[in-house]
Amino acid sequence: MAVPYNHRALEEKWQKIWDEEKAFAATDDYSKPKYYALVEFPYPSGQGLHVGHPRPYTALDIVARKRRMQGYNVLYPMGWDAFGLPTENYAIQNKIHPKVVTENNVKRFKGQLHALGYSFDWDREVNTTDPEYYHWTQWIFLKLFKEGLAYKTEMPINWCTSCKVGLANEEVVNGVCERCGAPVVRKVKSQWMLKITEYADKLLEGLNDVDYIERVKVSQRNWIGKSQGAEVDFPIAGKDEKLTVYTTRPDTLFGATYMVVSPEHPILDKYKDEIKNWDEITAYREQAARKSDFERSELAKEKTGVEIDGLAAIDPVNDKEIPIWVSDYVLMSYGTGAIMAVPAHDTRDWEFAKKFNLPIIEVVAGGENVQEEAYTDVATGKLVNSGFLDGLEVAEAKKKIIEFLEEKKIGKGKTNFKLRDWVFSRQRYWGEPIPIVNCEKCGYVALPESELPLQLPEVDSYMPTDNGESPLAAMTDWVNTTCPCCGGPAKRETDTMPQWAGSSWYFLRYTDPRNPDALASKEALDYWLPVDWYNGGMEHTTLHLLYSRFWHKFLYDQGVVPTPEPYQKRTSHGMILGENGEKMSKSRGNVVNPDDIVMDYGADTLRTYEMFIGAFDLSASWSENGVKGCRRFLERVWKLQDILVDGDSYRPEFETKMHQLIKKVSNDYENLKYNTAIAAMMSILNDFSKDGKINRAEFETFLLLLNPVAPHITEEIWSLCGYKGRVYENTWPEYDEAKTVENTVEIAVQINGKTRATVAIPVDADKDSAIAAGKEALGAKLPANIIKEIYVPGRIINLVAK
RNA sequence: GCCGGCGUGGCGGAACUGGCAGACGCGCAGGACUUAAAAUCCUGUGGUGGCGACAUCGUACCGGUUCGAUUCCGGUCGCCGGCACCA
Repeated sequence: MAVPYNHRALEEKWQKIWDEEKAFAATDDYSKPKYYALVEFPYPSGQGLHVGHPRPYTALDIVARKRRMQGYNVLYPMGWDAFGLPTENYAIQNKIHPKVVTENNVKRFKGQLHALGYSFDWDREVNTTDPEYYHWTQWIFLKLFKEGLAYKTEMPINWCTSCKVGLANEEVVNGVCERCGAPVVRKVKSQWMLKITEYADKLLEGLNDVDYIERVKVSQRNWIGKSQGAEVDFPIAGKDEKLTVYTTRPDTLFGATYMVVSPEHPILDKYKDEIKNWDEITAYREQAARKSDFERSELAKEKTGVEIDGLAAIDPVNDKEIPIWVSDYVLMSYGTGAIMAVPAHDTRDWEFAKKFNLPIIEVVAGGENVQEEAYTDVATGKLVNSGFLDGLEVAEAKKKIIEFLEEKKIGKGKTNFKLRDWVFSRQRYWGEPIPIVNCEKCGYVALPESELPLQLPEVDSYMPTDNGESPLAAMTDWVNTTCPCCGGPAKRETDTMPQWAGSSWYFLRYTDPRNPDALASKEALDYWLPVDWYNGGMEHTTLHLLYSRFWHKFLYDQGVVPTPEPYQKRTSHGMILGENGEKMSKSRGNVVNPDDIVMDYGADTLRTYEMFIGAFDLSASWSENGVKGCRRFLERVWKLQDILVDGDSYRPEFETKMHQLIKKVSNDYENLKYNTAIAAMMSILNDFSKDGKINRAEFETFLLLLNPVAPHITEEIWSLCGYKGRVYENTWPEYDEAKTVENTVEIAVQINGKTRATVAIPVDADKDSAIAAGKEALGAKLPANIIKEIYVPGRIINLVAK
């Protein structure tokens, strides 16, 4: 009898051995084929590891371990995305330096990850808060600055009232702060911006060349929001002035019955003297400005607006005079901040027109009465009431009107994006200092590279300030410096970078993590890039994933990195919910601590369970009974030792099954189907148990296949049973395709599509013999009037009878 | 509203390219072992009818294509995720 399965002792034992043997270090032997597997590095929060973390980590650990056994030089690294607000807030509350808080949290996280037996190459650990690391974050920023892609501008930003910090558009969700949920208001501030919009097209087109799961591509495309249309100039009646609008439907120009400008539109101030109802307009503008984003979306149902009394526009295609309105349903930040309204074919314009009694003119035929309802299904259709466009199909009309506009020089075809530039400043302490000084004479000047890293100074208080200044601003002897350009007095930038900075390029640093002279050597980058498989959360699709693609594409254009895209393949895991199907949280009392599971059941059980829990990309509810089931499975694997018999090849009755198993497990591991891979191993385990025997050849293969999921127990059994070396040093089992097919198959015999019998026939039986066998199997059920006989080899026999 | 995804036993979930629906696990029921319980092992487990080999219904709902549909097509309902006054 085998000794009992003592998970605690053996897991610690093997973790120590792997460390000592440097079992999972990526080598610098660039002649071997490489495989770069990456999971998003965690933010080391004070709560410690969540049971959600092991799901993606285990999934790619499986891939990494398998690839190593297949002879690849595998890079599977881990690090810490350690700048950020929660650490800073904790530091403030507990009067501990954020650096110390970070050190403690990292230590705890690392211990927890280590206890799960991941095959990370810990020698390549990186930490974004390490000056040796953020040296290069700052270096990339300077490159962006020198190329004109980082600029400072006065603009209304999203200001979180609780965190007291500016946020990027991507960080505002439904008008509230993504992180804390507090309302976000507009605040005009001078901000560092990154011109991600310059890369909008490249970011969009790059998606065609990568293997990302579809929903990630769709989200990024939506976020970038490319649309094709035209800009059209509408002359202002009686003035030498025009109002330019952007429209995706220039073909509906004849249906424009009024125009709308956003409350912030400059034309209002320019003609304030001629606007007769200026007081009313001013009141409306103030009211709009006071609304937070949240309120604006709350109040979005009902349209509001004011007609400008004193200005009117001329529709350039038919010279009709139409009124101009002000309304906050038109955004200054998109297009030109002004629109032509075609109420017949746009729901928003229609609502507005109805409310304010404006005319509605149908220009695309096919709808019901446009006075009753907007007809918006106009991707196709024939133009009406549209002068020279009448009778044309929409697509033709579009082409023709753009030609017309360009010829008359009153408009032009134009592409627009929803993507906005990236607000890059944060008014906080715990982030990378922005390596820029502001000189009275020279303006914003980059620090010379020799002065990098620009280290975070020690401050007395990390408290955020209500006036929107960074805590660093109070550090006058740090702030006051000299200009690198003219030597005159200058002030350092006191805003810091957002958390997304360090994570935008960390995968590059892993390839050569201790390089003091560059973010990584050219050789290392050439060899390791791109990342072959990157898994991370859906919530990062329009944040981290988009930002890091942007930086990478920039670095590619600068000749720093060898590939236009950073990640070849991107997948996403589903969330792990509490036992009650709700999101885990302290307030719901449904939080499961991974440490407890490792202690009570073992790391191998936790790993197996999280892989078995369900489809990898869907959310799944935790189940303690499910954990027990996986533990039971491993116990039964352990007990296979008791029924082990000699044999250096598979027994005939197991040969087909073994080859099928290797094929299934190998494929499933590559296709995120860990649950069915494990199910297949459970299934064959049942067969071995029933048979009362497993031979050494079969057990060897079984252990190799199970190893990536449950590495500790398989190493232990391997060594107890006297197999050679370590599992991790062994070669991944191969299968013979020919041997995965059985000689005889049991197939269904159907009459009119309903199964009436089954019959075992040779897999390569010809039609006549198969049908004959099927008829025999039916016996007395054989119908009299067979009009058609169908035989699909290896699948089915179907007899069609009258 | 728009864009994605999904809907299968008591539960988590399987099902290749259209070919025996419910693999595997959980739970439950019965049995073995035990003084007893836990653990472990064995058997059963979609509904209905029948002692029974069997019949019949069944993959959200309605319809279609097909010898054959969980799978493909059209429509309806419901759920989840993302975006949202983007002209």
